[in-house]
Amino acid sequence: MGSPSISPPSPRKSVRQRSSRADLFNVLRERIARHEYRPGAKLLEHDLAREFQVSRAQVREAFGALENRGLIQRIPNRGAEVARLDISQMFEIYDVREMLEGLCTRLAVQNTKPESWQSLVTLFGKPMERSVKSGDFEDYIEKLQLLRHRTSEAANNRVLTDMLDSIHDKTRELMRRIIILPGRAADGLQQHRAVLGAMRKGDALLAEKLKRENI
Amino acid sequence: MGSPSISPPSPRKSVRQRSSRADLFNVLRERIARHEYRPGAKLLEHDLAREFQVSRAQVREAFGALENRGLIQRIPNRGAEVARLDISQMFEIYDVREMLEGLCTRLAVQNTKPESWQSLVTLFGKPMERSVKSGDFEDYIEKLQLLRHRTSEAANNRVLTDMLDSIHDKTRELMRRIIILPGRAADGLQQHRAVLGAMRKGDALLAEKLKRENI
DNA sequence: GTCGGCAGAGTTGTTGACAATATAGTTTAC
DNA sequence: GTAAACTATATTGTCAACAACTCTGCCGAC
Repeated sequence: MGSPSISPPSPRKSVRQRSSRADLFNVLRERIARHEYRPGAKLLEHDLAREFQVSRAQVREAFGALENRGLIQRIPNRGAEVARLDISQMFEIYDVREMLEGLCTRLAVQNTKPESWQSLVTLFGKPMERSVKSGDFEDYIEKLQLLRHRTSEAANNRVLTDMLDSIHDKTRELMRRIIILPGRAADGLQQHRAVLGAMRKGDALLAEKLKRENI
Repeated sequence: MGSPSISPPSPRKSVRQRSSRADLFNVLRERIARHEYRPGAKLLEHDLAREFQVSRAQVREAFGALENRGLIQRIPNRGAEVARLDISQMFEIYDVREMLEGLCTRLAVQNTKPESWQSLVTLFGKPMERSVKSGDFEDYIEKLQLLRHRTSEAANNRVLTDMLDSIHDKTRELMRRIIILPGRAADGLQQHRAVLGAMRKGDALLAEKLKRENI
């Protein structure tokens, strides 16, 4: 297996001893989402159990949840590997995502007062433009996350939020790479501003439409 | 569901020892979806393990998958119970479902030749009207399933299909009860016909719009 | 009579050992 | 020299016993 180092530099104290079941799942989810584990990399139950100081059964349970989310693929008697992101599946995801993000935005607007989006409008103003122009993508991405989170919260729809989170895990790294492409972040910012403008005006349908076009 | 006897009358010989992991999950899923286990009912690991002649570990694994799908709720040290369907969550689901079913219909039309829907148009014609008028809801529901299945297949989007299946499990019994209400099936049939008409004409956007209104 | 606690039964959570299967490396037959 | 067969190792799958926890019913103190 050519994968350089599956286990991070210091496997020892990555998580004290208080790593509950849910934590294990979330750590693995995070590592997969940010491609700390590369697509196709094998995940060994024994190694992970030792790293997190838990029993194999618990690793197994986490694997079940990860498989359910489509983050890993398990083959009987052959183990688990990080799901390879297949291009055609990416297109599939984007069709769904377009719809759900649009819905999320519309619901968010319908559930809140327009004024509540002012802070985000401001945040996406001048300072953000500087970030984009100077190539500070970390800042840009971080603020995008905030927008996402706020919208999701305002939409107040658990089912929707779960689905979007699940999709987000699979596309995070891809999005990151797209944002870095020249001009892409600037375009994106314009679009997000347009969406936020509609939200600020309380125009739910317009916001939904613009959001869909954004994706 | 045409599937040959998901829950066999005799729990004893659930296929020698070869009642695989996935089977156990599917049987439980089916029982929960059709309210054979009522919402709020407790599921005991030991009992299920004995019924299916598997070890508790396997029941546990199935529980994990069911929990991920939102079909059961697990409280640490207190066991698992069938998820109670909370009214507000139902509304949440319907918002999402409206979008996804619409998308599914649109994709199905875009991916196929209009002629391929003729058989369903015919199926939803006269004979179906008789079923509805005579109160043969089983027949009506069965054909609705077929439409659903064919559409989902034609849409050719795995992610979308998984999400819709997951939603379907939670709403099946509710839908069934709504269909039985007087006049509801007849209205529904008209709407499904309208959608199918648009599909038959190859008008993807119209089909999507009508499908959304249907839900 | 009511509250608090205590014991017993029942259920879930966890663990480690063992079995079954796949992989890699080595030998052997031709 | 190549390919098939065999052995050794590593990994996953399964299980049953044990530990921890929750709930119920009972008893006694006030």
